[in-house]
Amino acid sequence: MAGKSKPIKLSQGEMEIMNLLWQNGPLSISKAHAAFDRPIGYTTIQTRLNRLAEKGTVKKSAERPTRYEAAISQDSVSAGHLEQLIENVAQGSVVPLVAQLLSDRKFSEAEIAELKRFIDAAETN
Amino acid sequence: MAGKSKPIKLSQGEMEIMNLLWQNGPLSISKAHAAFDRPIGYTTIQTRLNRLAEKGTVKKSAERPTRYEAAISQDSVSAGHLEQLIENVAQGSVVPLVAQLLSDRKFSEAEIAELKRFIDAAETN
DNA sequence: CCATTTTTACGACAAACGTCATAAACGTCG
DNA sequence: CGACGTTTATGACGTTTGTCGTAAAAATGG
Repeated sequence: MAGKSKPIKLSQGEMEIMNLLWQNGPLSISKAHAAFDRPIGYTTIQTRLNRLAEKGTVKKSAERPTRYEAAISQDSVSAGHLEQLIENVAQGSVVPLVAQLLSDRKFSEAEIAELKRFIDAAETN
Repeated sequence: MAGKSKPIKLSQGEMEIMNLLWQNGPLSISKAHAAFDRPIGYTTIQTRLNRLAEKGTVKKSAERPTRYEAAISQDSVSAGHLEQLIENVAQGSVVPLVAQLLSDRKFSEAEIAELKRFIDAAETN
């Protein structure tokens, strides 16, 4: 055991729902629906939530107004997507990826300092 | 002009093809097909290539054995995916994202040096 | 020019997603 | 209890993707 299981792959739309749950905790369909800015059908959210439940990424409570809760950690998904990205856009090397992230973006001094700390930490490895 | 148009969104399978083209330059279907390690139908590659052509991400040459060539830059796609990722998994902040990338990974001294250079460059912004 | 590859054009399928409509099942309140 | 609003269960439909099979068309080698 202790396997890493298969990398979880979620579409952008699915991420939209998962992010809602990660940020707000368990939600009923109506709450989740209300959280949307743009117009979108109530049953659309219902379907999305239920499909995610079938996939096992969200868990449905037994209570009456069913509460949908994220069943996987945001970190695990982030890691999977990151891996994907590294493979796809950086051919496996993270350095160019970091370069891209850092370029054309502004950072505060605090962030720069933080970034430097990360590198020092990586260096110690 | 000089607009950034809409963010290009490619699936993993599509990226597989695009990466081939970015790395090898224009390819005929057979060449592209031959580049695959795993078993996959010849016409599967044909279809994938043609669909990408319909989307405009690859361009078909007029010559006989048609040559398929990437019509969009790898950078533009990387940027789009990166943006997507930043939005989805990092809620907009790149610093934690970089942290994640740097953690649990080993780097050579050369890479560390490179990373530091990037930070210095970002600092100058 | 004909037989044998190669290349292409099409058309099919299934699974995954995103969207929603209907209508039945529940809950709540007066 | 009964009407009314909420929550669920189903079923549908269209698009995108991934995979191929067939067969026509074009290039090649005798």
